[in-house]
Amino acid sequence: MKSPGPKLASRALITQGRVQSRRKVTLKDVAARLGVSHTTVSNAYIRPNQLSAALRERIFSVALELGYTGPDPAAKQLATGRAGAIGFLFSEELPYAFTDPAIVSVLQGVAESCTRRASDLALISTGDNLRDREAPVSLGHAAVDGYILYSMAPDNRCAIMAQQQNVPLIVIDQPRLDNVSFVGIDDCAAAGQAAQNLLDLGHRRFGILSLKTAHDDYSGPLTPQRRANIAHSTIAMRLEGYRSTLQAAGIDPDRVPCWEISVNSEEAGAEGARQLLAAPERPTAILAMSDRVAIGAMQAVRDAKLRIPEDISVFGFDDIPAAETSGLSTIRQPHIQKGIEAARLLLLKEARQNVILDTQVVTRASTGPAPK
Amino acid sequence: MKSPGPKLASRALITQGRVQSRRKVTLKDVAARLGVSHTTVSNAYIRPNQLSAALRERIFSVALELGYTGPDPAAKQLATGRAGAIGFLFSEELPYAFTDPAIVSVLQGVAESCTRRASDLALISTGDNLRDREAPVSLGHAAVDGYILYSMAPDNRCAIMAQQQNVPLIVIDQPRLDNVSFVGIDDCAAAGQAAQNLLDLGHRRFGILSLKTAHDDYSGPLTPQRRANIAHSTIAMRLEGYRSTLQAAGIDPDRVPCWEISVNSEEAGAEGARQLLAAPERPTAILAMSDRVAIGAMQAVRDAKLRIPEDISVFGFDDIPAAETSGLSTIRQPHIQKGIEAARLLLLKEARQNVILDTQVVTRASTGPAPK
DNA sequence: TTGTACGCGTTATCAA
DNA sequence: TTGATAACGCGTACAA
Repeated sequence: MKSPGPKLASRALITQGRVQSRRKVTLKDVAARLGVSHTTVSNAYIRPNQLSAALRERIFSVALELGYTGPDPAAKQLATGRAGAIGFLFSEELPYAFTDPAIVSVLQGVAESCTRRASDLALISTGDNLRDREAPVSLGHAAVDGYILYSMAPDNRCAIMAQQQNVPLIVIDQPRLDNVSFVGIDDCAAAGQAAQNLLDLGHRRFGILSLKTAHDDYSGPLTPQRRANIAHSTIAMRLEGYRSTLQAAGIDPDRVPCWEISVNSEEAGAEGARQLLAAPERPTAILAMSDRVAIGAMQAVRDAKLRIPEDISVFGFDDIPAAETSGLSTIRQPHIQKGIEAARLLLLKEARQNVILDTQVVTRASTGPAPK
Repeated sequence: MKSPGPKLASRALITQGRVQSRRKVTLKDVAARLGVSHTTVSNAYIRPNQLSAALRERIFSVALELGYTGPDPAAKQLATGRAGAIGFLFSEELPYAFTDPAIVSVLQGVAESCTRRASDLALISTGDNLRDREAPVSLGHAAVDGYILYSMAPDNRCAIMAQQQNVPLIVIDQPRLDNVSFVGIDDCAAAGQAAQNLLDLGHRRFGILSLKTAHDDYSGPLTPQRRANIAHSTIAMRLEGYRSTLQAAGIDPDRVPCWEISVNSEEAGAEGARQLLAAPERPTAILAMSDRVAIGAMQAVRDAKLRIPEDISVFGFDDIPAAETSGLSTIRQPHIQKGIEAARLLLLKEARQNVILDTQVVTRASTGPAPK
């Protein structure tokens, strides 16, 4: 590299017997080629009015010729402190974000706000990270200006670390944090409406399908002990909504069978429903904490040669797109809006605030009057 | 900052009359606090066996106390040249990635490979970027180790720039690039199978619903001129597959009505179907280039009081989840596998290769014997 | 096992 | 309008 001279960018250097990919083209190369300082080249990209239009043109044309594709993002970020991207943090495995219709909708909303604000979006999976206590947790490798924490357990170490770090934070659904903006719904009231809707239809024998309450992979009856130690507040709130509403109607919630499933999927919902149906006093109404679980439950009910809603009513939670095609009665929550609001709050650096969005009861063919 | 001394991380500095958010905690702060060099702290994170376990423990505990959350990603990347993330580049608006079931599935596959290789995933929308020719295009702000180009037009400036840059690249679907690995399907053969399937059912009068062929927002009959200048090779291939198969069966493809729609959506598919149905010789079979379009078309057919498949057969392309619930016959392509393969090739830095995945004809209730 | 010195590519400050 | 110089935070030979 002693005499650079005119050099085409598409060349690879052969050095010391092995092919070495060419050195990255930098600001400096462009500057050297033109005989100007590298500051001037930088200005050409960032402050167009700090130099003559003619020079700017020449700079861009040389850049093109040399294969310079603009300031290196990492270097730029190191110098400015800004990343131009936000991180979406969640505790499931990465692919899950594209499997669960509810998250996909939230992400759609986040993406809308990102587009409007010219920000990129990085998806970061943290995992449960409760084991490996010794390994220092990192918030992914991603360089971002702030994080959206999506429905994470309060004891998730990444969530804790995110708070320690001095970056902007927004929480969706959970956990509730001091000094951190929150976007969510009133889970307790919404679940209560679901239960009330079935009560109004005359149902008295209920079964509940709960989502996971702890970090184990437990699947089985929700014991009182487990109920007292629910890690996710949304789950706790929904359960509380179901129970208090039933109790107000004179039903002892402790005698309502409740099956906890370890993963939010149709299969798990079907399994849970089979368990509830096998109870001595078969329920006439099933309250499920998610639509996916509810849809699985519907399938299990039909497989058991029972009719919906004549024999059994099923009520979901979420109103994902599949709920409509399945004819599932459910609680609609504004997933997209959640994402829009969260990203907006984050990107606009709004002051701390709680945004509680409205939910809505949606009745379809999966619920009907209690039998007999 | 003359005498740092013991300083709590949760303090904010008040300087020159205004609140200034505290300086970021760095490796150096942790090192200074312990009286060791910053290299040692760095080693604690990167090379655990380069220092005593006891010291490592002390370092982590001081880090926790000071609120140090690990090496700054930007600085780390600048120093190592690695980002720990890959970029997924596509030309629609960012939210579209969560709207289109096909992309969502591809992303699920990408995410699976990312998880396995401990890489993050950044979504980057480039837009059509054909206007604004003067503004220097950038590949988003994201700092990534490589890009997956998803179904982009060959003349997309970001795609061109990505090639100039010296970063690893993988293309899904299009464009075919020299020296760049490719993951996709045989669109021509697959489309041909769709057409053949309908021919075998006795159909002779066809209508085609084409996806957009150019960068305008044109919606209308696909003129011969437009057909000769299709920007997206997948579209061109599918059309060629339809046409050549029909021609081989003695049908003049130039006389087969073909309606081009500008956006891949159910609504646009419905509108296109209405146009085809209004033709003097109403088709008995509609070939749609995507399931979303096909599902919209099915709705339009039913709205026109025509029966599926007795009066009209509809054949889709993609086999998205909704195709099954809609009973749509279609071409199944392995979306998830596409993503898995592309990310795997990228992360493993495999040598250039073409991966052509298998497709499959899936017949459901939307197709049947030709009427009469 | 620990520390010194330098480089990574850019932006920002300030003087020319 | 342009250019020299100093950060930005970290990784890593190399030396101690």
